[in-house]
Amino acid sequence: MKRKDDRKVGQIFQAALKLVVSKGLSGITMGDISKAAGIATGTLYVYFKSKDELINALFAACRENSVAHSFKGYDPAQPYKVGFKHVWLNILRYRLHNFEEAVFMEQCYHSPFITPETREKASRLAAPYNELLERGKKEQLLKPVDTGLLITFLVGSMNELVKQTHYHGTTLTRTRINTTFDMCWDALKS
Amino acid sequence: MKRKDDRKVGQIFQAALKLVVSKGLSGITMGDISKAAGIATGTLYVYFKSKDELINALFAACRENSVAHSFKGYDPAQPYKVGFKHVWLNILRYRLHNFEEAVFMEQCYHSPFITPETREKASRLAAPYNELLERGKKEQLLKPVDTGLLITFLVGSMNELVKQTHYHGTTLTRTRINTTFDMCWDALKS
Amino acid sequence: MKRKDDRKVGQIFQAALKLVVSKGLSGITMGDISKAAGIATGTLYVYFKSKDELINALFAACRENSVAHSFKGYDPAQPYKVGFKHVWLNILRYRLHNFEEAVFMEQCYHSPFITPETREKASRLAAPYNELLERGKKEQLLKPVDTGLLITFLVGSMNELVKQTHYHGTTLTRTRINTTFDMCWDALKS
Amino acid sequence: MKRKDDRKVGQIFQAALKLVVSKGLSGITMGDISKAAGIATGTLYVYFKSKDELINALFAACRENSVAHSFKGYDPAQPYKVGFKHVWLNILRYRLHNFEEAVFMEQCYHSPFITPETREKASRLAAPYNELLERGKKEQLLKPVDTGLLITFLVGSMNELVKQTHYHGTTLTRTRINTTFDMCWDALKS
DNA sequence: CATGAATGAGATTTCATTCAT
DNA sequence: AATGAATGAAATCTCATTCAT
Repeated sequence: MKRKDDRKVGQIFQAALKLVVSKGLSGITMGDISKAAGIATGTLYVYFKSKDELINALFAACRENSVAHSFKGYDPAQPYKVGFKHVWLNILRYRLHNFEEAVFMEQCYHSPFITPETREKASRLAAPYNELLERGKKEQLLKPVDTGLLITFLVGSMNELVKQTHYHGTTLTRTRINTTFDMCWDALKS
Repeated sequence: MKRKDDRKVGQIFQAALKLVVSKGLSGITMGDISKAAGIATGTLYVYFKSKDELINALFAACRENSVAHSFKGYDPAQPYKVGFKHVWLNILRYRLHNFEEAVFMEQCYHSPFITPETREKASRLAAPYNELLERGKKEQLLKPVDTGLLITFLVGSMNELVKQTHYHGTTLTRTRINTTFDMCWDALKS
Repeated sequence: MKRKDDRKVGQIFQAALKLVVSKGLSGITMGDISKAAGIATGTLYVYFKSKDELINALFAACRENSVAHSFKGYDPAQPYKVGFKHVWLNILRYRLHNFEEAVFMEQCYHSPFITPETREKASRLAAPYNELLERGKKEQLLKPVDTGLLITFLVGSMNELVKQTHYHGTTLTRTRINTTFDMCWDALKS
Repeated sequence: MKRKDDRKVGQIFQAALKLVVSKGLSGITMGDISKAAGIATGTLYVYFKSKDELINALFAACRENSVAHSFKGYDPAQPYKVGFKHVWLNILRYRLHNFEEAVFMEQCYHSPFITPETREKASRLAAPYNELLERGKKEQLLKPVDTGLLITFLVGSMNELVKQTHYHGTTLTRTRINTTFDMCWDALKS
């Protein structure tokens, strides 16, 4: 992706995300995206040389954004559970406020659009999460099981919670958030 | 005359599911499906009057299948946790053995294919799960929180576990299964 | 066309005619025809070996019917104008009561369905009309112009009259009929 | 950017008309039209969003053209019969030179293509003809009968004449034209 | 004979991409 | 760089015809 006008790339990404939520990854066309972004179809090709590249770039951008936000304000000096909850809340908030990204990522998971390279690049970004959970196990606060399994639980429950919240219009009160966190913690704690 | 062959619908469904896993929902065409099902493209239209209808029918069938399997062998007379684990294992096994269906369902969720009617029909099938969790709350074995939240944990963690297992080729040993069940139970138990 | 069941051929013809009026010659399919005739699609091919043959057979049948009715009750011994009006009325009545046939014939005129053979067979049936007009010229009652031109006038005005009557729901009173006949006669009379 | 070329619509219309004459309305395909117009099939959809819309637009255009030509050079100040013959000749000439349009219109009449809106729009354009005949009745030159009936004769005889001329290769000599006009006038005059 | 499911060629339509302006 | 008309390959869908029952 070239660097002609970064605002335009943002418009394109926003347009694509909105469309994926409403029409699904399989339903969006370059025409739709350009229209929603307020530019001409041909202009898309100034920024991305194909639909594939556009989707991959968006996937990578979402992933980076998401990880970056997760650890904002995380202070390793704090007690483990405090830091863990901080990250957990970061993730929750990020996904709720950027629901479109979450949907897009899920749709991408089984699509032929995402290349192995992009996929691998994404999984490399998971390192900080691994470290966080390893630390918990080292401090004997988390169950001494495979880290992958712990992440699975963390991610899976979070994903579903965000979807539920979004679709059923449940407002996430402080109490509900705490309840949910407690459930997650109960699952992971040793 | 040639009689409409009921097995043919099954072949079509199998073909479509296989293709969604390998090429994504956006990648499958009626031509691909018919070829994979070993019939002529036109024949698809004998059974479904459009691609839309085919996808909706498959979606509904998957959902029904899945629910039906979940409660196979479930005996309400047994102690709660025993029955709960039985259902949990049913779901896990079903999803692992029918991974294609899970992928398909996920891809469908945000697609323009699934009509509101299909969606509603699907959600009506969730009733048995609700009842199972309500019973747990009544027996004071599960946390006295919103049933939706309990299901969220159940489903979310399971989904992610299945995906992980499938993609990372982890073999689900008896131990690993029990560990995972314990995490789930810990999250839900009061 | 074979002779399996003449009533069935009639049903097929009726169905085809009805459909041509409502959907046009270009809009009818063998499926439509069979459904409207209350038989299976395959059965059509017992009676006609192709769609082309069906259309041609129907065309020929309509044409024969129409000519046969035109001269019913015509008595050459009567004075010319009386006989002429008799035929004119026959044609008018026939077309009004068999409007579907008229529409079908018109649609066929410029269609590639009708083969040259069918077309020629049809024009051979025009002989009686020619004779009728020749006689009028011989008796010096009609204008001494090309017979084709006279027929053109006769047919053209009749066609349009029938369409008008049918579509605008005008009821053809005896007076209106007489007025119309007079106009036609005025055009042709010497 | 490439500018939409207004002549392209004309090319498309010409191509469609030519094809309807040679293959009938049921025989033309979007592929044929585009090929005959010298453009890619997809380009047709830049100008018309479906085959239906193309046919309707062509129908409307033909109708407008035809009416516009009919009154070219008509001067209400001239004696009635002179003006009437002028219009009559205009129509005749137009139909002979634009035979394809006439065929197309006829085929369209009973086709599922033409929408009620298009049909109504077309009939509204008949007003000038009505006025012309009303004037003739007011001047007591035409029979005091329903205007619709007068138009019926005018149009019906003309249509058939044009068809005859076209198909039987009769050359329309000045004499033949005058003869025909006289027949028409005799039919209508009081 | 009658049936209607099955076929596949061909029709309509879509859409990623290119290109002239 | 930006535009959107033009393209044509590929997708969806239709339908005359065949064929197994």
